[in-house]
Amino acid sequence: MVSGISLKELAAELNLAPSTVSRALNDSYEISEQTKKRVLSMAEKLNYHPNPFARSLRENKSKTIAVIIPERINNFFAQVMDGIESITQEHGYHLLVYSTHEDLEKEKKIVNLLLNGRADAIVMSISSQTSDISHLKKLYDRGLPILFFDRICSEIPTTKFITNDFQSTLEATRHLIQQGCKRPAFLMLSEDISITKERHRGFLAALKEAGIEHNPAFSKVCCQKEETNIEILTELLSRADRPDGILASVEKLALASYHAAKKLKMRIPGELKVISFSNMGIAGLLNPSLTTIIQPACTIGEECAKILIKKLTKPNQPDLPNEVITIPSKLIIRESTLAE
Amino acid sequence: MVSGISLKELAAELNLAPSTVSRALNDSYEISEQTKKRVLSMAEKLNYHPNPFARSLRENKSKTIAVIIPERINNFFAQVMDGIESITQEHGYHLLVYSTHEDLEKEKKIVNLLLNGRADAIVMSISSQTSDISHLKKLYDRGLPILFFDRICSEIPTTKFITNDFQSTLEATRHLIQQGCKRPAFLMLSEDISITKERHRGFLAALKEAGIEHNPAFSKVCCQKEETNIEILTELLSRADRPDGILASVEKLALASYHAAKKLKMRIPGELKVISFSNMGIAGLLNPSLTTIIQPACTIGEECAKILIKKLTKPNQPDLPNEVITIPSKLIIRESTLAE
DNA sequence: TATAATTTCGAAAACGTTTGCGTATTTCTT
DNA sequence: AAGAAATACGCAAACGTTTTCGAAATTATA
Repeated sequence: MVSGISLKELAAELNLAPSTVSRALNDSYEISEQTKKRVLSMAEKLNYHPNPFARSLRENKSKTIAVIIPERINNFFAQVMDGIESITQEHGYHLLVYSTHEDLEKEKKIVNLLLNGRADAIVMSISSQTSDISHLKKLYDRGLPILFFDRICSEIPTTKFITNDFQSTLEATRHLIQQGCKRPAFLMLSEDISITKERHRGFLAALKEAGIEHNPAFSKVCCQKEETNIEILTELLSRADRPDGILASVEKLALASYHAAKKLKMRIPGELKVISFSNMGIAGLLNPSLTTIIQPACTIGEECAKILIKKLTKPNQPDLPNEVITIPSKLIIRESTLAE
Repeated sequence: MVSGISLKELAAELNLAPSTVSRALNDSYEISEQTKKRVLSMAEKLNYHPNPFARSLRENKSKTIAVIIPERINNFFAQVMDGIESITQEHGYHLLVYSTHEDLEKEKKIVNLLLNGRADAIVMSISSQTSDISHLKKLYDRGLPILFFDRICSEIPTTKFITNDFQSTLEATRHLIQQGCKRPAFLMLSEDISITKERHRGFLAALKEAGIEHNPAFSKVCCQKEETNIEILTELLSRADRPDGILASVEKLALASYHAAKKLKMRIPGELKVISFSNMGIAGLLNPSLTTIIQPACTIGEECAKILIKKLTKPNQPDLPNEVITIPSKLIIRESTLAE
């Protein structure tokens, strides 16, 4: 009922063998043009649609790619998804999408779900809580092509896409200092993941370069809960020696900073300058407009998909090379970092 | 290689028949506790994972639900997705996600892709360009459970989730008028789709109620391109008898209004009041903060998923009833509609 | 014209599950 | 103790494809 007519039934209708019909539908050279026409038109007439599971079972591939992201309500990841889909859709691939909500346990469950071959490949960005990577190792050992982006897992030897985190944070921090910041703070979701480390490194390098001694308490690890983050930041900004600038390594932390500043009636950029990694389209409409480091999200998605499609569709492709591909971010200066 | 050991091989390893192993793994009453243990532990040891396609083929169901949305970079749809996933994941269902990018042709292609049973059910919000619905009819006729939310398709007799669009728009428009608006405008993406009609109806009702004569030119159909929308709005706001209030039926149109106002150096809310349907978390941080009608996105997603799961997992379930379920939106008043 | 080559198609196995049915062994009746 | 019932498992078919191999029928070759 739900599943329509089968190839076998279609063949019976045509007085042909299933094998012949299959070949005709797949445009095999072994079938005469005449019967091809006949088969095609009958298939059309009877509304035949090949069963994807029978095909997957036989071919041992699913024409499906799984994408695992830490959260959906985030412009960066949404844009990456769009980029991936734009390429995969052209090649008839389907997208299985999972969100970990930055939760390691959820990530493990999802990854285990993919151990059975449901997807031909995986592209993912690990959660900020992912320190143990045994589940990813298991996936890799199974031979499934994995591709990481942004939040990459260095221990797995495969292709990874990132932006120039060190360099862009370096420049962003330089910009803060140039605009008059003496005591910038760095906000992150976790100390463990790769990009945070890189960004932090870039931040510290800029401070050192400028001869600013860094207060370790100004490298702040935040969490998922917005309210908690606002509390953390309110406290940080209430100190006597409070920071006068903030570099948020994640969009949501910039917003928490705005909220905290609002709560404390602290003027941005007058008393506090803020800059953030973010792909928000409306950064320019915030009060004040937010200086951002924009990541080439769509391009990252497209490039991931291209590599995967190549690997999956061309025969005898080698494993994904163990390399890190860097695509530069862009600093967009707006009001939140203006010198007075 | 990629796909691990099969049930048959597992059975051989245990000196049991495949049928016995299958039953043991599925905890059948026909199998002794002792052999169950034996099978389970061996399955664990050999890292056995059942092939989902073989199972789908045999059972004629895929444990997969397809979700079709008009765009990803939209907080409402992202939240709905999260709501859906939170329920389906518990029941072992996978999510196939597609974005139409508000494009009817793309929507048709995607829908046709789902005609073959790849998904057990579909939950979707149609594109703003969807006037012809033959593709949806085809899907429905195939017997596939479909569920619509927000952008619903009235012609298909199935369950639909919406918010109280008429009522909330009525109240929002009343609010605009109360705050002093004499000539409010209504912005939409399309005249064709259901919710736009409802919202427009609510808008007009409030005007009538207040004895305001409506200028048809103030019911403006916009498009997908942000730049074009800004131009349209700039033009609208430059008229001698320009609107003094805007009700945007879609988030992106509110932002375009902000941009246009900025361009014209028009003060919000002083010279122009703005209110919008939107689930942006940061509406409160805009300049000025944006009065919004928040839709219960997460709840909508959860309810959709619950109904679907019930239909798919319980035996002998009736077809999804042809009814429209309404979940109320909430008006959050912020600065953008403050009277002077 | 006889043979080889080509074209066109069919039979059957295989992918990895689940399940109806049959059967051997054990346990329960009286 | 002999038959009935319950327990525990195996055989084989089925789901809908694709593909290997083989075999007709047609055409080209010598």
